[in-house]
Amino acid sequence: MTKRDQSVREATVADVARAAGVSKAQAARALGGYGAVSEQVLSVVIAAADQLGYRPNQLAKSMTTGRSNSIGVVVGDIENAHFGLALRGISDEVRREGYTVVLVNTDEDLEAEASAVQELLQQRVAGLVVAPCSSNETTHLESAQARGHAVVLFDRGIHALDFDTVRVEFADAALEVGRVLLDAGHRRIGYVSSQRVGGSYERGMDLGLSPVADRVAGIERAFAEAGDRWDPSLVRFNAASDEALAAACAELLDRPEPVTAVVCSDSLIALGVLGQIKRRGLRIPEDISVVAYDDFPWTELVEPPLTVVAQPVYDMGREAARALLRKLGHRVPAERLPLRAHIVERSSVGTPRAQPQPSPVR
Amino acid sequence: MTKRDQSVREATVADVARAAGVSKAQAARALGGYGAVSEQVLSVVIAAADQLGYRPNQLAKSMTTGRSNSIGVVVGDIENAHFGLALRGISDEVRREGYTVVLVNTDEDLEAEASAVQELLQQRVAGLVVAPCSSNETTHLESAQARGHAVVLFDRGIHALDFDTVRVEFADAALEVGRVLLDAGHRRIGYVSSQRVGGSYERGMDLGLSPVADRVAGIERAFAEAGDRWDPSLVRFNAASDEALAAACAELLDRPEPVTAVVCSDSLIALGVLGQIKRRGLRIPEDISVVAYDDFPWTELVEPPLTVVAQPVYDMGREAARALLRKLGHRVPAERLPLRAHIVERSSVGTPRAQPQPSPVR
DNA sequence: TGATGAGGTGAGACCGGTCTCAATCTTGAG
DNA sequence: CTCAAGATTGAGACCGGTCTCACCTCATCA
Repeated sequence: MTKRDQSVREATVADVARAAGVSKAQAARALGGYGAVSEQVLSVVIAAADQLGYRPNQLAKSMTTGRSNSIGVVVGDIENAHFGLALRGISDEVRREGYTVVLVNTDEDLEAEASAVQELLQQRVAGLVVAPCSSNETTHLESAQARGHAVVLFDRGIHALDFDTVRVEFADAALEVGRVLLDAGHRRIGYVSSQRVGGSYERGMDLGLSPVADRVAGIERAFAEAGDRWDPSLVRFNAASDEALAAACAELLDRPEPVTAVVCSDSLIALGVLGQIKRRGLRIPEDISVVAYDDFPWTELVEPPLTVVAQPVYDMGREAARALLRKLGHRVPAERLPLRAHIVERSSVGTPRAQPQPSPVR
Repeated sequence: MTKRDQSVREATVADVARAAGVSKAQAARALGGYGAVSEQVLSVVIAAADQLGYRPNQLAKSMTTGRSNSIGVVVGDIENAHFGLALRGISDEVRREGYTVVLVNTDEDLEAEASAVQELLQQRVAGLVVAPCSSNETTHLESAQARGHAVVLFDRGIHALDFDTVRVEFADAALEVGRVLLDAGHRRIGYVSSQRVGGSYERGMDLGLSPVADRVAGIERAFAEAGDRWDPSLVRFNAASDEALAAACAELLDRPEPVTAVVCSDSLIALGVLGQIKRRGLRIPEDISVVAYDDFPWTELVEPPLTVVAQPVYDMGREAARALLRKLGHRVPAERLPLRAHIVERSSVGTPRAQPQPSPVR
């Protein structure tokens, strides 16, 4: 109905040229600001253009030049503030060079991701920024890159070689999390993540190039430093839904020897875990200690304020965008933003309440 | 550098046609699934196509048909979970009809909004979903619509006539907020919003067609019901930055007769106000009551759990998308999602501490 | 048996830009 | 004053699809 059809047809270069009494080529040059154009022609064309309300057709432009002015961004969950913030970083950076962002949400679903990539390439975006949902099944990304498309990964890496990947450095912070907890006297430390993993966690298991892998490894390292080992059965994955998360919490909190501390892999998990803890009437940090990844404002406002690992999410987005722009041949400031996570100690970690100590440490 | 150029040129219909030994027109028909094509030709073309790894060029398609498969979404702040959620709703709904989303963030800046609209139209998006940042300065939107483009507004309305607008119904909930507070005995009620308004608030001031207007009106109505009037100096706008928000809180909390309750216009404001309250060592609800708009998970986890106004943000997004799809001539389920806000009473509203009551009520 | 029409096909115009190429027009140097 | 370099210009091809139109082949019907 509300189709413009012929009715309100947009003015084209040809229209402008006709109105200005010059050739299409000259009008295009004047409008596009390329080639040689006399003052004369320039002014008369400009006049005709805004007389007709001419707006360049970006589609046509992209088609002829082969250069597109949009980039594709693929994330698992925009609703998650983590990605919201990263997206903001990407968008801000990329706009500066005149690109717009085509966004696709995949619900962390591999197939959706693959078809998103496909779709974006069909739209001939200039490049792709992707937070891959799997480290292993990545043929869609590899083939995209193989076909010569500019691809940058962020937040998570994949095993395939040769991918530009922008990630936050978690090794130090994760080790620190382990140390803080261990120093406070915790030994039964739970870890909850929404990452999809087949089967249950085992030491040395391949978790892909995800931040989760680094975070788990950090705690394991802290245990090793302390001459101890972390019970792998306390690492719970696949807590993507409310039910799964509740189940994971149940397994950690309702066992004969419940965990004395929980590390939450992201803010969504933290929200869920906090809810579960509250439901059980447990107090933080007297009954249970909590550490969460991602330092969003609300983490400071809960009672008690949460000890968290802050990460430069916005900067990660910007840096990913810059990496893509570089691939696209743009001159982008060389200095890279440092992407290091750091722990922010607040009040959600305490000493575990005295309880029949299990085996370790004498 | 990583330019595909000629090197890995994408296969085109012409290439496929050549490989299949048929005319370009036939190949196009087979590939595009239109017109009459024999089984014979169909199979040989399909074979040639995936032999060559043919991917249709969406750009070219859009150009020739004049139909685009992307829609533009313009919001003030993606980082804000409110818009993140709405965007999710829009995206989910629109995908179903095969559209992708081109997102532009405006930082609630009018000029940015205008140029975003411009840019998106140049990209020839099929339609626009916009959360306008001003109710008055809307020539960019009006002219877009006048030129025959499909435009749907959401979250906020504008004064210009004839715009499809999808908004949550706040009248009842806002009145209820006023009543709850008034019933609890509050008279000095502060309201904090990030909305940009010139000058300070006065009764009957035009706040545009924003949800904020409804929310303020609701409280005013509750006051009227109680035979009282709301002191307009307690309504603070323009709290967009941390500093501005701090200043607004200072004006409300540090006056001789500080407010006994604060209504926060959105979750970002709530975060800030809670921080300010905490900084002053005030207790909720003993020293001050708080009501916040937007029921995000964290509002239930702070101490005490916040009384909030829940609103169907995701559904609002979906409904906005549907409205646009309808304009675009798609058949979309007729039943509209109900978009009504409702109050969720938790524990952040209490009776104001006894203090020299001001003038009202006996 | 010839007219009718549906199904299948290819040639080529078209969408709205960019860009190459050759023609024309200015210059300034010699 | 002559000539070549450089500026300005227009014609038309091109990008990769869609779509119209004319034409061809059969099967069907009278």
